[in-house]
Amino acid sequence: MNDRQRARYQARADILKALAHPTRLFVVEELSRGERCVCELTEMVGADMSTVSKHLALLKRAGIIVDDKRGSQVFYTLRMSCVLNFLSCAEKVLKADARDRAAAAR
Amino acid sequence: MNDRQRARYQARADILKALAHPTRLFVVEELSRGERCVCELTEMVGADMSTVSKHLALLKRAGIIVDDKRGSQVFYTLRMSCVLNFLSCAEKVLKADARDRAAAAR
DNA sequence: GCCGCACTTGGCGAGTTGGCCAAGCGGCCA
DNA sequence: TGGCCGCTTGGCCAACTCGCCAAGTGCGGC
Repeated sequence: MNDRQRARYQARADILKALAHPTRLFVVEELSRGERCVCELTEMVGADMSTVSKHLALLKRAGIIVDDKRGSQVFYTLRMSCVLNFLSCAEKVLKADARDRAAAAR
Repeated sequence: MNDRQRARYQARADILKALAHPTRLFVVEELSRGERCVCELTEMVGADMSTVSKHLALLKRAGIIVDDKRGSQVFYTLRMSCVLNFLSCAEKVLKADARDRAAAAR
């Protein structure tokens, strides 16, 4: 694995890393239903607004969501909706594991 | 977000986290071409064998790959090949970013 | 049995992440 | 213009990650 290759994999890993957090997955799924302001997301997540804001900044830097300032509010929108496909695969992994554990227990 | 929901998102996040590392992405892609033993992967990655072994253990625990001990060697195989779809989406994100940056610079 | 090989595990240091608190910043209304 | 509101940023600490080294395990050949 040379430097060029490593950089390519690093770039992809950064995107996955941006999604690899329960709060951020929740936000992505919620944004898939339409735009939301920080205050709405904060309430849904149930954490400090500063914490949510940092998660949003991270997702934005990764290019997954975009922000739109309107007056004193900031609305976020999902930009790369294909990330939702990740979740269906993750679900498959979980289901396969559950099946295997059940089979092993039997 | 209640505890039950949080657990669901946590489980998904764990799978994404398992993939969110350049070395592990490389391994996954390599295994998509067929089974490989630890020594082969170690050489390709160019890191210590103990390091590679830990990455493999992590991917295995996440349910993404499976191992098959044969004599003194251990061969790993991709179990959830759908994770490859992740990469095509990651690529899309990167392309979109490159395009936007080019547009902004213009 | 014992050595060597392939691999895993434990441990350590350096760097990163995630949460809250507190402070800062910009828009809006009185 | 002063103060509130929505949001972001900086600081801090605890927890986690990643890499290497060293030690341990288990199979196979001599």
